[in-house]
Amino acid sequence: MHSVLVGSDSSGSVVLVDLDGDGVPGRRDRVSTADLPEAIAARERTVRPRWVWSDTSVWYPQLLAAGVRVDRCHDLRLCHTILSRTAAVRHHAPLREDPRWEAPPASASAAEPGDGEALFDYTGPGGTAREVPHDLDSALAEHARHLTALREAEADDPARARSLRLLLAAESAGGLIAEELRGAGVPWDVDEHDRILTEALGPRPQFDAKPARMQAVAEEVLRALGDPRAELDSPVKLVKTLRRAGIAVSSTSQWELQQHEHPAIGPLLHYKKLARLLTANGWSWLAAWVHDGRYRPVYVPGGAVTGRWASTGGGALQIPRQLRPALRADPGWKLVSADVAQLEPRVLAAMAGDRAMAQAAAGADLYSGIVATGAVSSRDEAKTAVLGAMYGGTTGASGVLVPRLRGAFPAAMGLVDRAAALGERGDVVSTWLGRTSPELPEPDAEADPERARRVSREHGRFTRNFVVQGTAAEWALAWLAFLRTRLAALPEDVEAPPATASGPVFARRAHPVFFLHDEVIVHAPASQAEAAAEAVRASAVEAGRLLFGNAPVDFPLDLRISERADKGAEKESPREGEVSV
DNA sequence: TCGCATAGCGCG
DNA sequence: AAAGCGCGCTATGCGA
Repeated sequence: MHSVLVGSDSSGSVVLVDLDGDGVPGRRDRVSTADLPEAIAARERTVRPRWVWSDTSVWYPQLLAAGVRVDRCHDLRLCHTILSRTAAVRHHAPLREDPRWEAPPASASAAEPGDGEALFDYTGPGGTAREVPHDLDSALAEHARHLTALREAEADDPARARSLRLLLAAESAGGLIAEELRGAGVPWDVDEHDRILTEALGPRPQFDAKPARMQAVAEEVLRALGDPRAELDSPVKLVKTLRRAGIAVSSTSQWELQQHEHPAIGPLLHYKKLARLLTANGWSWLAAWVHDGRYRPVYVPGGAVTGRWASTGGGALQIPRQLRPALRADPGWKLVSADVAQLEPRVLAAMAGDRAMAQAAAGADLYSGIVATGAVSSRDEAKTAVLGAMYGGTTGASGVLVPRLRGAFPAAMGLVDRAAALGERGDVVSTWLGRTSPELPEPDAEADPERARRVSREHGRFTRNFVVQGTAAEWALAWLAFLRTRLAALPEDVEAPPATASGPVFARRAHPVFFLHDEVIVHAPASQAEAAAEAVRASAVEAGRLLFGNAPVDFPLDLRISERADKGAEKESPREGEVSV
């Protein structure tokens, strides 16, 4: 595998270094920053190397803006995070010798005010690294450490090392995809968003006034409480107000409010919904995050310890279903939306090689399949039981239902129970491909045995979930990486009106625009929507094979091609307190 | 006036 | 006031 390492030099130029199969540096090419995109494009057209660089979120945006897509990379920052913790590597000390590689992604700090303009300035005030180093020598040294770690893993356990390499490749692909998603942006219909807001809240008010309809609901609450001065926006004051009105609450959460019968409760819950919509995704959100018809959140690949992505700025992980209709394809384009049905329990069945659970997962709905085994008597029970199994539920309905799952699916339950037991006694656990959980901070002295027990149980629930959530994240990453490759292989559409707002790389071709744990949305020229949908399906199959070989577990998709991604409309609304997986 | 913790709720 | 995991964001309240 041919690699080319990219790093800056002291004069502000960029150096490309060819690396041979063993990572030994060879020919060097020095180019100016301005010439970098063409230098990379040239090699991308010929040898298609794996690009080794400090941080994809620093190097890739300028390439995308110049119309250059790269096929693959090794992101030193992302891979460092994995390697410096994975149990597949015995000696972590060398990887920790340069602490600058522990710095957060540049894109995350760039979202903060007062950031430096200099592309390669990685030292913040006080000398603390706020970005990983981007210079050639640091990158060469770090890459050498990665190769050493991988060779060690290889010597210890070749199969495990192979998984680890897959993980590093997938994680790095995630880095590329995150920037591509940001570069293309989610096609966003501002007028539709405004319609939704206006219908719910009333017309956009001048200045900071409360929207009219929201104001009307607020007044309804005040009347029902018989308290014209009640403050609805402060939980602390609201609790006191409610108590004065004879509603005995200790918080203002929806869950607790719903337990009470009072004419103010209905309008108050309504008010809280409206207030949430206004503050989280109202007109100011629109002004801040949607420009030129594109919503561009900042994704943080590997931002959660489990390997799931996080986001910073823009709230990509929490776009309310209510606003999904605002997600709309450009004219002449379509959206291909797909999500995996019950990804996590399917992943668990595959990891554990649990034949009975795989059998239950054979249909489109795993929960119905579990009912069919006779372990539980309804789909709701199946869901509660499965969630309890993966999250560590011990009380209430889970407390009754989870043990029944233990009888029906001993292998799957054994896997999560073992993960929990390891976590409780302070050991680390690893995902299928080798991402390893962080150490338990400190098992506490005898100072507070009560607290020590609680902390260790909490950690057990965390590690129980870590192996499943983390492996599901790996599946999703593989899905996305295959999809990215398949879409790039589709011919450009020269007939459809170009999606110029998506940038030069994607204006004429299908590209992913949204990713959320187990869900992906592709923006495709109408003529290629079917081909894109097929790519989404095929990639899911490929991801399953890559991780689990021929394990008899499939990953069925809910997929649709449309102009608007308003799938929330036809799905049943989730029940209270329910988490769908 | 600022930074930080908390409450609450959106998403999976 | 969720039970039972993982996130981000806003407004509020409090202390410095």
